[in-house]
Amino acid sequence: MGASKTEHFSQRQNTIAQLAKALAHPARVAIIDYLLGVDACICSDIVNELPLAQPTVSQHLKELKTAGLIKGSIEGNAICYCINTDVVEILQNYFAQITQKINLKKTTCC
Amino acid sequence: MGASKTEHFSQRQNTIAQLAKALAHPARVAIIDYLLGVDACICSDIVNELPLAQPTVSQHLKELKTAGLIKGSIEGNAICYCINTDVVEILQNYFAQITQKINLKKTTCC
DNA sequence: TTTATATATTGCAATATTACGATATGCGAT
DNA sequence: ATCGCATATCGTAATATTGCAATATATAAA
Repeated sequence: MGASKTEHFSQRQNTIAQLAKALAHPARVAIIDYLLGVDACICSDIVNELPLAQPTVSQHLKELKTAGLIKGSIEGNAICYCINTDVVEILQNYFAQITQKINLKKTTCC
Repeated sequence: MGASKTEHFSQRQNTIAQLAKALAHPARVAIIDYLLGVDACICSDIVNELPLAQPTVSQHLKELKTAGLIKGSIEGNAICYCINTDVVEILQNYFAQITQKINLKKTTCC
């Protein structure tokens, strides 16, 4: 196979999985790191920052953009990428909820 | 290729990516959901809960376990799986940090 | 217009993931 | 010991991901 049976799961579960997948590669985590660290939302020195060839970086950026984690806008002949706050919030809420449920439970098992 | 160049990234970045990858499939998100919802850390009715064959579920459980997100302990002839609080916390902190950095910045761009 | 720079796309090879049938393993009950 | 249940592992097919060279595109600068 190789294809996930997404149709059998809830939309929420698929959304979380898709966002998680977008962060499931260290290069993409590194891109997010970089965008958080840069003051002005300066564009793709990202290519220079990462130990990967330009087409590979471009591909990773595309995946982050498709997932909605980052936005990109054309700025002259360069492109300005930056984090999409709203979508990051979805993930933050997800983990906050998990933690809350864990704390509510406290039935130590395993 | 197909293999990530993990050696070029920081340990932290690789850790986050690995944990994210563990959640990068709706079935695994569903497993976490289930474990959070069940009171007693009851074992693998998980197979009955999911629309996947038993070997497939077993494989997903293994991935969650390898990533450290869940723990499993033998309980008679069944196995008791439950969430590993400590590791979930890593992800929660990660997103909390991101959100904090975003809020500190507030230089609206894009 | 030519040239340089920034980014995206294409095509392909290597590898990883997903899914499951068949089969093994391990334990409790009979 | 034998049976049945719960899990795991193996083997394999279908598909997805990763990475990059080559190439295309698009804008800015000369």
